[in-house]
Amino acid sequence: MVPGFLSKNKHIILYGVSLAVLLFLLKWLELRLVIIDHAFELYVGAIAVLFTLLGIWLALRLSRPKVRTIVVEKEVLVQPQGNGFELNEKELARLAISNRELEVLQLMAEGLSNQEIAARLFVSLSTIKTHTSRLFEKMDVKRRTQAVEMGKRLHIIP
Amino acid sequence: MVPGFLSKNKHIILYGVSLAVLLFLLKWLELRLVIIDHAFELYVGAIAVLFTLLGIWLALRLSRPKVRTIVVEKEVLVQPQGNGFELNEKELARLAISNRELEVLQLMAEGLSNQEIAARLFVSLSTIKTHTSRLFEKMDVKRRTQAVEMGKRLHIIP
DNA sequence: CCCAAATTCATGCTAAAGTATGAACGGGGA
DNA sequence: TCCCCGTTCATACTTTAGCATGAATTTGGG
Repeated sequence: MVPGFLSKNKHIILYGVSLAVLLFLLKWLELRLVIIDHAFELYVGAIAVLFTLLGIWLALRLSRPKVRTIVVEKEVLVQPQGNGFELNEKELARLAISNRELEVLQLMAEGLSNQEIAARLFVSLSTIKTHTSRLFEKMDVKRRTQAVEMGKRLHIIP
Repeated sequence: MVPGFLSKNKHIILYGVSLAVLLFLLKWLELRLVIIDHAFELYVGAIAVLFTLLGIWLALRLSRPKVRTIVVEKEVLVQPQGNGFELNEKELARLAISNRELEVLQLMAEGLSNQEIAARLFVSLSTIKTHTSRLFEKMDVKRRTQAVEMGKRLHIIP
């Protein structure tokens, strides 16, 4: 920036630098004296600092990370259907419903009339009427619709 | 176990114990000499150990714990049952079933007679008969049991 | 072999369901 | 305003469901 600056102030700069170096040396010597005077304490302090750092390093290095296991419940819709119908034998036994009566109940649940059920089972209409009456009595209902309802609710029919 | 064991071997035991104490004292003195001889090293070593422990303690205390989060997806079976009934609006619209007719169909599915449905809805038996007839016509069935069956199958009723 | 239960069938009757037809009323959209 | 649709009701009739009762036949187990 200023080309002739160094040559013009050579003496002043030299003096300043010399002074600075001298002051630096004095300070350095002072520091050395302090170090020499308190060599033991400084040594111990250095050891303390170093081994503290070592301890920190060891801890960070060797401490196994805390594993926090988070269980996320993932909802999975499952079709329990798959024609999963189990006949409730207990209710069937409790109500004392016979095989034939169960057959009639099943056909009834399909929406067949007594006449159609009779044709399906190769018996007369009277027989079906008897069966249905007994069914209603055993199941404690008054109508075929109620019988079907009850049957489904008790898992007697699908 | 053996009651007279102590009294019988009193002298032997006394001798053994004396020997052991003597040996222990010797060892202790030896240890003291070692300690005195190497006092500085031991001091520094103790400092090192202590500050290492301090470092470890500081690290464990102040460093935020490394948390490795493991997400485990646990499949949970969900019953789509839980009163999960969605009315099938499409089928309802396709069959052009009115609100009132749907009400009648629902009560029919509960096993009520026409008379009971009429009482429940505060209308006459004739009205219910009209509704049921229209229902059977629209659903293309012949009996109430079939209507209920069809309704459940088409998800029009629960 | 015998008995109880299950299955079958019939007859007569009542109640309920279902069909057919007509009509009145009210709300909302063309 | 008029008309369509939903809702309501009635009457008359047919069909089906359900009840009561009795009885014949079969069947499985003690």
